[in-house]
Amino acid sequence: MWLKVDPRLNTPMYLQIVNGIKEQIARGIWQPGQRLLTVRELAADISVNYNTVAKAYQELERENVIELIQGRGTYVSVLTEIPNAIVRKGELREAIKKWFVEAHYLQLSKQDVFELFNEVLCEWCKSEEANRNEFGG
Amino acid sequence: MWLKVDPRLNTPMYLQIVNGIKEQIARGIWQPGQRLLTVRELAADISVNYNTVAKAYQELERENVIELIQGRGTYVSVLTEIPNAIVRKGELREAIKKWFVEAHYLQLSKQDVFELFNEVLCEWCKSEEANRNEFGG
Amino acid sequence: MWLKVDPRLNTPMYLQIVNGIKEQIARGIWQPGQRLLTVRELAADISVNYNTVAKAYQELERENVIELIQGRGTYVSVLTEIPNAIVRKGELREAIKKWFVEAHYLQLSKQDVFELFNEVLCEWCKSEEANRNEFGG
Amino acid sequence: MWLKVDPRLNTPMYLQIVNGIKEQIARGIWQPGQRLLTVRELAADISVNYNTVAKAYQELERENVIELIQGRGTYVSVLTEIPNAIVRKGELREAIKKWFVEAHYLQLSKQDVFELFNEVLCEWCKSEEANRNEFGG
DNA sequence: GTGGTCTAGACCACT
DNA sequence: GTGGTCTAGACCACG
Repeated sequence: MWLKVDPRLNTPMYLQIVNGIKEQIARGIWQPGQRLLTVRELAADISVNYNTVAKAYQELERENVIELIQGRGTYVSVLTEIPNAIVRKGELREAIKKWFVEAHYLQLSKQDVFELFNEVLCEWCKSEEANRNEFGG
Repeated sequence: MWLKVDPRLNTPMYLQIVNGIKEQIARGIWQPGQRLLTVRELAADISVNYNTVAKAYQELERENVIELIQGRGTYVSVLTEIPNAIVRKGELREAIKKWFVEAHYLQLSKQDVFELFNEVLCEWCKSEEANRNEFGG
Repeated sequence: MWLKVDPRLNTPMYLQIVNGIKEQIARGIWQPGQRLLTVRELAADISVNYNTVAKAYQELERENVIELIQGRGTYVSVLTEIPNAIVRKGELREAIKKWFVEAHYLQLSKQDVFELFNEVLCEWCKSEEANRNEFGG
Repeated sequence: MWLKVDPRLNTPMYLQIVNGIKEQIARGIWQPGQRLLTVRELAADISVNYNTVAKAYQELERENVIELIQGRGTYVSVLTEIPNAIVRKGELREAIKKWFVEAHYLQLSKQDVFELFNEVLCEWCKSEEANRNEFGG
């Protein structure tokens, strides 16, 4: 499982793991129902303390991203209901606003902003495509 | 000075102040060279300790957003050079990727994200316009 | 950890700590990657408040001299890139000019300044050597 | 009187004036016994408050650099005795040591350090020469 | 037990 | 009255 974590970053390691796994699932690298690495395996894989990975998995379960089943393992959830959808959409909005503030201080024009957005969008779509072909084909 | 800070949020209060002021300046509510509230005034205004505001102002100075002058007050900087431009542009890219991850869990399509992006962009442009008319007209 | 701070000096204590640690690292007393004293330990050691040391450490992190890691401790950075190299080299020049001014008022000749410079340089090289032998041998 | 002061710098304005005048005298731009600008003149010249210049002149008098004579004006002192010579020589030494620390973080070699020193030395000697010819010839 | 934040209140240097 | 520093002590999040 490819996943990079850096203890020196400001974001705590357990959140780096959370974000990393969420991103991989969102990209389609892990399909709903599929079995993930065990806590111990992942901990060994990325050279991180067992407790840190355990905390990350608990957080992922709290967000309904994965399901921890005693004695069986960890599985990617099947998306059904979306908890706190309105709150979270508001946060997304805030994040975008904050992003514009940063862009302003980098003296990016509206044009630049648009291009950056499109670039990342394209890159994302391609990786989704790739994973669809690999798993779904 | 309108500025809301919430001690219950995860982001520390001094950073909320930093972000709030950066946003106001980016929107043109405060013009370069203009004098901001004093540390004590702002602290009283938003019911926060003097030191917390001082820390926020020092962080803003570090980012070249404002200038703290002993015995005189605090002034909005004139934007000139942009330190760490490359690093920070990379962070902007990362931020966009995170939106897509979040959007996936909100079952928003790429289209939805794009519309949200445009919405915030429009709202931003309007507020910029408004401030330009007020100060520059 | 030998480090003297004097509250009576004009330079604030947190900066005395910053300078002291920078000097020790520059001399090779602390090697890259090595763990420093914790904030609380150093504070107790030099009889200074926790917050003062914390401020010093944060300033050192800002200058890429050390790395603060949540819940783990503080580590000496591995030197890589040098931010603001041009600006800071200019400051070095300014500093030398100030020596000559001061020397003039101490009625020291250019020759005297040069000798003083050499003296300090030699002393510096010796201490570097000593630390290299101790750690690298 | 050419003298640049910047309120945004960390060094207080009155000290910038002090240092500037000391440098000019050390370079020989002002000769011992010569009459300096009045406080009011200098204040007007460099667009600074009267009190700030007054404070600078008082500091200069305290250091025996100039002499304020009631109703007559301000004159460059004739260097005679050197107060605190030992202490100040120690401070100069400290300054040089601190300078090496900075140079280390800029990854300057001993060679670089030497060249920088020589460069500034040459530039200084030339300017001294120039002033000697102008005033002393 | 690590660093990070916040408060309350004091004192200092600068303009 | 401006910003800057320092203390003492508390609480939190992280590993």
